[in-house]
Amino acid sequence: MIAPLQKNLDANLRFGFLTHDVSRLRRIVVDRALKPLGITRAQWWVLAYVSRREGMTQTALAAQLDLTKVAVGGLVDRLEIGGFVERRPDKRDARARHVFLTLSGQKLVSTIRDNVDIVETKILSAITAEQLDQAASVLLRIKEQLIDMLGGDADLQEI
Amino acid sequence: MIAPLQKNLDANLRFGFLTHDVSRLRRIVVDRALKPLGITRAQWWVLAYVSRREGMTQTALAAQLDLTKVAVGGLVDRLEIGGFVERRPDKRDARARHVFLTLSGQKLVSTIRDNVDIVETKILSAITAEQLDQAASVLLRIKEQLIDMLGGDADLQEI
DNA sequence: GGTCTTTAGTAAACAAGTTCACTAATGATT
DNA sequence: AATCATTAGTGAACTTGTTTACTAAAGACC
Repeated sequence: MIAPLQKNLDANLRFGFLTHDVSRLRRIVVDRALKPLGITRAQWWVLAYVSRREGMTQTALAAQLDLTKVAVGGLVDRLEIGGFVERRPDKRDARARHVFLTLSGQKLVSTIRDNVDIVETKILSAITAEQLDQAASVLLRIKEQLIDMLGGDADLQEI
Repeated sequence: MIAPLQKNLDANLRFGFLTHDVSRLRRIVVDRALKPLGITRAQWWVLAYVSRREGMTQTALAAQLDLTKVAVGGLVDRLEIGGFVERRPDKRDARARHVFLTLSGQKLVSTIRDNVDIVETKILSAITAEQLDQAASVLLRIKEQLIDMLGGDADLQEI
């Protein structure tokens, strides 16, 4: 009888779909909240990190955001064109460029932050704190397992 | 004192990050398992659905995969170039085109399926069935809440 | 039969990400 | 000081996704 094993595999797959769905739907909901504010989620993510610590280099930003330098370069390009962010050269290292918010960037960040907080809270409104904690601990264990599975390769050990 | 409220918001945000991280890491792990097989995750997703029910139109595929017709068109283009899939015209409806696996596509699907199953199972190996069930039920409730939040707009009610 | 709307698919332009290859500046090492 | 490796950032080419606009076939309705 292979029934129990099969059932297990199904449960595993269903769980995979579920995390995928939740992540995807969260993305859609946040996107929708962001759209009227004239910014994309990826750009918002950059703004949020820059506002948390201004003057980071693009490489530092890439490490924080877990993106490649190239991707960050493009995002900062678009944010600079939009006037939300400004690149300033490093005085000691001619290669590096530090990213700062402009005034309009600062304003945008605070209005967006409020909206996003409201959405995040609403998403989890049907869940109690204990349930959240339990689910979080399971997800954390899965995350650790995933990191473990990636750990064999040198590049990704810092995730 | 705003401490408890603040704490709650933090937990919410942390949970958001966690689901995002797990989903992202799963993606990376699956990508890595797929890479040596010469196919991308998006293309694999299409193949999996086609193999489950051959002969779907691109529009039907788009609905199943929750993508736009345009995105599916591009994916099928590349899969067709790769020789894994084949478009056949509908005899009664000159607009529609049905998607079938080629022989090499069928072979690819079964070898990939084995690999992916192994990876999925390994990802959840550190979790007991009960823990998985509990976490799944929480995620499901979050998913329903998200669908609810999207439900206001007609287009997305079928998610 | 002749409009009128819907539907299937594609095209073009964009955002976001990747990898690979490059420039140019820095830093280390002899 | 000269070389050599590393680091910061960009450029080009690609995949994947979006939206908007289009073609052309089907279907509905008078």
